[in-house]
Amino acid sequence: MDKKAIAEILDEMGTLLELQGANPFKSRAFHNASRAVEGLTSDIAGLVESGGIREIDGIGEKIALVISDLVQQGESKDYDELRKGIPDGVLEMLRVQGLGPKKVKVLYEKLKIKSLAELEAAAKSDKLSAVEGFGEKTQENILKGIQALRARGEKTIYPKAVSAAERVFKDVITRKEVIRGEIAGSLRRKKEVIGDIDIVVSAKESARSALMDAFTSHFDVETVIAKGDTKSSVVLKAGINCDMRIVDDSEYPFTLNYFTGSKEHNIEMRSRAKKYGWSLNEYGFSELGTEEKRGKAKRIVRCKDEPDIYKALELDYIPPELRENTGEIEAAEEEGLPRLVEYNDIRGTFHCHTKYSDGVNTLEEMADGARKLGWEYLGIGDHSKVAAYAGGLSEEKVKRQFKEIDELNARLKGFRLFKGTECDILPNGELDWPDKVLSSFEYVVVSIHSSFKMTEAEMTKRIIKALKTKYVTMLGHPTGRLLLSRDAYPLDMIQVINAAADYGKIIEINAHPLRLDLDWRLCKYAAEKGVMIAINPDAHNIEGLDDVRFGVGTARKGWLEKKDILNTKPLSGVLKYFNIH
DNA sequence: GCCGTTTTCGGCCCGACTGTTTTCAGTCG
Repeated sequence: MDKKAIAEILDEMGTLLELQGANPFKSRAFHNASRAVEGLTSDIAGLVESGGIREIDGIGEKIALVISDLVQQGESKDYDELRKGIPDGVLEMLRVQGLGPKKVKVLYEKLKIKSLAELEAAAKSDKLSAVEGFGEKTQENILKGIQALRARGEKTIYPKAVSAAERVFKDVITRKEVIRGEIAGSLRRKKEVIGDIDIVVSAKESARSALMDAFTSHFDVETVIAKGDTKSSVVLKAGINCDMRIVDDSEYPFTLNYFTGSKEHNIEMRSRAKKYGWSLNEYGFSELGTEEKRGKAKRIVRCKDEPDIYKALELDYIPPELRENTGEIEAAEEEGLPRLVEYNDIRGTFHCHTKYSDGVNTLEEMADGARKLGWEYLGIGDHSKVAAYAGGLSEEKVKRQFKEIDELNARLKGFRLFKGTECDILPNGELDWPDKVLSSFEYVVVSIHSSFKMTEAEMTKRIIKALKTKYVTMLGHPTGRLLLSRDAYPLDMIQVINAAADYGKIIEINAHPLRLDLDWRLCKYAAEKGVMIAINPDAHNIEGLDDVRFGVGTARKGWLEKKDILNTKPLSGVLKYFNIH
């Protein structure tokens, strides 16, 4: 059993414990262990073998046993015991907004409801409101929640959430009542997928209700879930939940920090505050024991902005992208945080398409687009001949493209186009171009566009075989369009990164909004292995070039520094890297 | 169930909003 499956089981065990009304700290221990396993970059079977699994933070004696059973036998008695008698549908009911473990437990035990469908039927026939603790309103909300669940699906990809958030935020922040404001939450942390949108603003107390009215009656709001003086919650027409908090300006840095998260980062920050004899909440630091009543709490340590909060806890400022409680607090303590890659560090990108294959713009238009962004170079990577569906080039067309690139390079001062290709990896792991053609390119991206149904082991083998090949420079979109089901494929990225390290190859992160392939933990692992990363937009038009910014968000979270990223090198550096003189 | 700069026992982050209640539990973030 692999680590992903194990992490899922541990998480489910935590949830099952909640449903049984177990000690909440016990269930949290399982959720924590699940996260710890998910973040592992070394082989979990090896860790079980060596006993190193016990060294992982959050994994103690009991959970280590569960993990080793899962690894070695593929099953765990403890898990089976917990699962006994709890149908899948009961777990599914927890996904309904407003239904938690306590209520689901009651529904299951008192009414024998064990699926979403049964829940819906019971609510429609007015069977719920009679149960103690339930009422008319709860019943209505459950029906709404089921509908919303169906309509919304689970999560939203970053670019879609950004545009939805910015539309609402723009209209809030420009109001005269607002002193400061920001989009917080996972959007500020630039997560690849977004749960919901959090907006935090500061304003005078007298202006709050007008602001809240403006927010909840915004054109983009579909329904209002909750509306209060300081906090409101709505569902946007885009199908995303959006919360807004209004606080005093003196509280703002704390509220922004709190609602930026992550939850795990916050818990760590609060524990740390306790060691100083302070309590930390979303309004400020207070002396422990005086925090019961807001307003009454004895405020200590004033902070004018977020960096002040970190300073108070003797930490370097931690950028939002790193706030996951996966080592950033320790690093901040030791002045060991990486200097993060910024959008402005990018000097060019690779793997861009033109009209020669399935791109929209000409070579010259793409070059102009890149120059307008202030870049020094652009790598062209049109498709190879087998990719007929995407206008794969013939050898003659490659020669014509080379000629045009030479002419443009002669004309464009201080800018260079690189002659590249996106060469298909065939199902057997061989490449679509013969060596003679491959050797004529300045760099070669290899990627998969066919036979997506292979197993993880087969796909991994196929890609590693291609990576071994002499003329290959970098691996293109490692897991396909991860967030579109159509042509995503499974891959053991740890093995792929190891292979890239062995053969000195580059791995690209696709900055295309639909292709945020490389999880930040994997980025970190790659950096530790010395594998160079390229942030590529896989652009098919001029506008697509700018999508590189999404990849920067991913790279920033990966402990990747400028030196680990090919695109941050100036032209001379890239020429040298590619052995071009 | 996990963990330890005061601890091997006794903590484990904290507050807003809702609905069902007559003072609070459940849920969410």
